[in-house]
Amino acid sequence: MTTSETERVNAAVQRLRRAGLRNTAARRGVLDQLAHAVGGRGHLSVSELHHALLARGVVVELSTVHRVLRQLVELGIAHTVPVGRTTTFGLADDIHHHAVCGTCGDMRQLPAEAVAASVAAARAVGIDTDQSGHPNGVVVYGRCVRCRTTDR
Amino acid sequence: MTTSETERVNAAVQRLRRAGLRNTAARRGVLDQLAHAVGGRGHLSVSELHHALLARGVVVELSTVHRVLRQLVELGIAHTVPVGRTTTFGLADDIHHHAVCGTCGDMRQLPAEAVAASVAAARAVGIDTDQSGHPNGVVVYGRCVRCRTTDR
DNA sequence: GTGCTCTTGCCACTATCTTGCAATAGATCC
DNA sequence: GGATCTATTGCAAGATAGTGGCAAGAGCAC
Repeated sequence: MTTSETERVNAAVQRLRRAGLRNTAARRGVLDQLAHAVGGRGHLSVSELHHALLARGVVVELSTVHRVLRQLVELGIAHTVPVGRTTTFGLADDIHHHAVCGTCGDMRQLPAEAVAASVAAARAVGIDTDQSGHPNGVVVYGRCVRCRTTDR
Repeated sequence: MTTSETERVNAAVQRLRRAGLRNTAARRGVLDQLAHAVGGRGHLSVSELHHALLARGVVVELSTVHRVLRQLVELGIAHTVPVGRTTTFGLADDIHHHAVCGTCGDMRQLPAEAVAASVAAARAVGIDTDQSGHPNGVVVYGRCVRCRTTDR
C-alpha cells in the first residue's frame, strides 16, 4: 500500500470515529481494499472485496462486508456504481464520476468538469447530486474497446 | 392508450417481426405497458410490469417477462436503467438519458444535448455509448426534491 | 388446415443481499 | 491493567432478483 493510500484510509477511519463508530479489523480491511482498488482498475464488487480480504488473511463474513459497505456509503465515505446485476463500491474521497462498460464491468473515472452539464441538466429537472450518504453521481454506460472488438 | 402509444408499439412489433420474432400476447403486453409507462412517470421494474400485466388480464409468467425484456434490450427496442438493486426498463425509441432519484427511484429524462459532454468524455476514455443491444446511456443519480425535503 | 419451430409455463436453481440473535471485542473510565 | 458498557461480528436462515432446461402450446408460412 502506498503512502497516499494509507493516508486516505486513515482519513476515512477518522471520519468513522467522529461518527461514533469503532475502528475494527473488518472496517480497516474494507477501507484498505477500497483504497488499493481505486488506485488500480477501479471499483470492487462485494464478492471481489470479500475474496481479496480473505486472501490477505482478514477473515470476515460476507454479511459483514455488506454491512460495513452500507455504513460507509451512508457516511459518504464510499460510493456505489451499479454494473449489471451487481453493485460496485469505491472510495468517495475525491469527486469523480464514472464511465462503465456494461459488458465486462470495466470502469474509468470522469472528471467533474466533463459531466458538469449533465449534473446541471439533472438539477434542472429536480434531481440533485450533492447529497452525501446517497448514491449519486454521473454514470455513462457503454462498451469498452476490448468488448467492441471481440464482439462480446 | 393514446394513438401515439399505439404507433410506437406497432413500430416495435415491426422490428420484432423483422428480427424473425413472433408477435405474441406476452410481447405485445410488455410493449403496451412500456409505451404507456414512458408517457407516465417513466420506466418500470420487472415486477411492476408483471403486476400491471396481470391487472390488465394479460396472464404471463414472471420468467417470461424477464425473457421478453432481455430480448427487447438485445434488439435495442428497450433499454435499462439500474435503480438500487433493481433494473428498470423503458422503450428506447427516442434517444434520451436519465436522471434518477436513488432514494425513491423517480426518474426524469435528459435531452441528448445536455449529456453530450459526458458522452464525449466517456468515449475519450474508451467507453462508447453508441452500441445497440447493450445497456448504454448517461444516468445521473441523485435525489429528487420530495426525498430531500422529507429527508428520506 | 397442416406442420414446423419459436415461445411460454412451470419448476428448480444460482447469485446477491438482508436480518435476528447470541457471542465477541473496541473504547472508556477508574 | 482491569472492569464495564455496548457496538460489532459471526452464524444461520430467509428474502429478492434473475437464469436455465424441458415439455406443452401457439404463431406463422405454405
